[in-house]
Amino acid sequence: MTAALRTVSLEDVAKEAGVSIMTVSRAFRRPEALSEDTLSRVLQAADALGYVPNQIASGLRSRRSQTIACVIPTISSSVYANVVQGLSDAITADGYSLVLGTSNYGVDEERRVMTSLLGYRPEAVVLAGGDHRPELTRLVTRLKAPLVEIWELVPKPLDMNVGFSNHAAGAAIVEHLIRMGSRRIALMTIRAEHARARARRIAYEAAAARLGHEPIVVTSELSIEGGRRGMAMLRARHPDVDGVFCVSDSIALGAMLKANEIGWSVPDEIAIAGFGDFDIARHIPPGLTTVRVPEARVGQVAGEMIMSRLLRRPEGPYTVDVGFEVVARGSTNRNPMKRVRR
Amino acid sequence: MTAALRTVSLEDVAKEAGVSIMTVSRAFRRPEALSEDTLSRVLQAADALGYVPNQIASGLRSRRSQTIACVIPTISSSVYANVVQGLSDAITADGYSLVLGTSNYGVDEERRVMTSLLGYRPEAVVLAGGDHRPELTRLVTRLKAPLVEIWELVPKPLDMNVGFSNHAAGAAIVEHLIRMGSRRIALMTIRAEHARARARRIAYEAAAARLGHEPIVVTSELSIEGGRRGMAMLRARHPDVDGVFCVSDSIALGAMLKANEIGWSVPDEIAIAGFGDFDIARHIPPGLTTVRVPEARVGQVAGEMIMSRLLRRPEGPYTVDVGFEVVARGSTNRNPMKRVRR
DNA sequence: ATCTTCGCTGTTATCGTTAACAGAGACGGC
DNA sequence: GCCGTCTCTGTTAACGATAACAGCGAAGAT
Repeated sequence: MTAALRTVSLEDVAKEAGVSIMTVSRAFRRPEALSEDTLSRVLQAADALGYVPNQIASGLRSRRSQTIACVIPTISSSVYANVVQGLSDAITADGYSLVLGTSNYGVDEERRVMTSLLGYRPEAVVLAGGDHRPELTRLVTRLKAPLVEIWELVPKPLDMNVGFSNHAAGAAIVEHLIRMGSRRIALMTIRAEHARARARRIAYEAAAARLGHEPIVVTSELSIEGGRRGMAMLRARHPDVDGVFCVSDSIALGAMLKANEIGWSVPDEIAIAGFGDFDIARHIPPGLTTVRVPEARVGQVAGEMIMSRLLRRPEGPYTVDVGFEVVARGSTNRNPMKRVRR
Repeated sequence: MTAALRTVSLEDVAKEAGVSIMTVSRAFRRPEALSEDTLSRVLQAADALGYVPNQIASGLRSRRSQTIACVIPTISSSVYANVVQGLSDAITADGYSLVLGTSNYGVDEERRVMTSLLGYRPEAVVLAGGDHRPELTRLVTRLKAPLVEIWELVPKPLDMNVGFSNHAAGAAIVEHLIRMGSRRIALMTIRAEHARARARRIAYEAAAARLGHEPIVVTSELSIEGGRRGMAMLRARHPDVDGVFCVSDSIALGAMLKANEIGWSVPDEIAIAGFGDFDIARHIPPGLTTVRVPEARVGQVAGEMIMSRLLRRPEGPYTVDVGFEVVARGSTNRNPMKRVRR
């Protein structure tokens, strides 16, 4: 067991500078309250000793941990990685730090991890989505701290909410498929559907009903390989479809590659749409039509709303819809007159 | 300014259970030291009140923050996202949490951010790479806390080091190109070269010398679009090359797509190799030859080494080479006899 | 000349927890 | 019956910072 070593404290700096510890404390927190002479002497002493203010002691006494707790499903997904990046950038300027946990898409794990993070007495809490264990809901609402649910717009936010409507996005992309000429559209989704995928499915089902056909749903895994398999299944079971909405770009990419292999012509025989606008989507011929969500902006707005509540005006918007954009590319471009968007 | 509210403390639980606060503290930290009866009474009271141990107070008194500070260049890169995921997974089991910061590839920003994180008195520190500001080096070494430099193997680690050799990986992939028949090989790299890309370039230059030609270097941006541009430049300036090593899969993908567009046949006229083994690399026809690094494992091993030093046996290995793997696929498969690896 | 105000610095108590030690019974050995 | 040992619980004093207030000159007001 490594011995826990003492680091430089206010007292050490105070001795070095020949002042009281309170004066040193003020040198960092309210420098304008000190005389120029004292201030420079203190800062010089602090610098010489390599003093770094102890946030733990400060947090205990002042009840301000300068910390924000965030639990997301996973970091290994560019979606959440970008959200976290935006969040982190938005709060560091004000001296706040991010304490991060991952739930691996499980509500029990989310509760466990966030409960443990609450031990650090974060001044604000960020959770993904709107589906949480009631025990966790009780715990975080009782904190009376700013709380943001991110990524999807939820029906009844606990406090603040930043994201976009998966239902609207699903409806928009299926609408796009229809407008481009598809009349029999399938949905390719994932086995264990979470709230996000479910909302997209519901929008799809409504559209299928309007087209006058039963929903055609293929389930697979969330990967390129999953998309390939899904496409093979679709070809075998429903060769009559002329459009497919994949709930993720990974799946759509796999579907597109598989279609190419088996000679199912995209977009002439089958149009393909994805979700996420991954980097590759615009580059893979003939270009993948998809939905783009401003990921980093979700985190950034969440961070700004939190900091606004913590430091500035007490009130602001509680729900922000960051929107989405249907990016039309070649994979749905049935009309040879229209140019492919790059 | 939000009022900082009091949360449930040991004292509240102690009153509720009719014991001293020390007994409550022990119920969480050394439950075996209490009688069964007392323990259950305390736990029940804690549960009823929704008590979450205050890590800040605990950390202050015990000098153990249960926190590990980590600064990486960016989270918006699957590489670091995976490393962080592995690290996070490895430490949460022991009750530790990750405090995360990003440097955006700048050593000054790295120093600034890590210094701020040191305020939380982390029990261990994780930094990316081996290039740090001397002020930061002084600060973190003086902590006497476990310190891990991750991702690349560095010549003189400050303490522990987990990663792989970019030089060896670069040499291996160029060697593979040569073995597959390339005789005039170009390097496609990025403008602002960091230590990683530089090590790969040096390996490349040695190989070019062995082949008996001057280094042929094209610089571009780290993106698919950058790869496309790079490939166009290469075609214009060096149409005689028959192989290209791209320092990233993004670039290699762009290069491959561009080659396809301009009718430069891959792999027959030009072999292409990338770096990173992104998901798409195996799926894009004819399959992209690349280097696979066990990203999550880097984080996991770093986490295990730290926990080992903090909680268990005092000593273990100081440097771990997680290695890499050249994944041979169609983009370098000049020999029609050999099957493409999927 | 005295009072008030202001700018600057110091003193005291406290945040919630744990390290260290102290004490009260129970229990068994001799 | 005395003493040591063991099990369980409680008391006291920190950890390093800050909130709140106190003090003390100097300058300005009356």
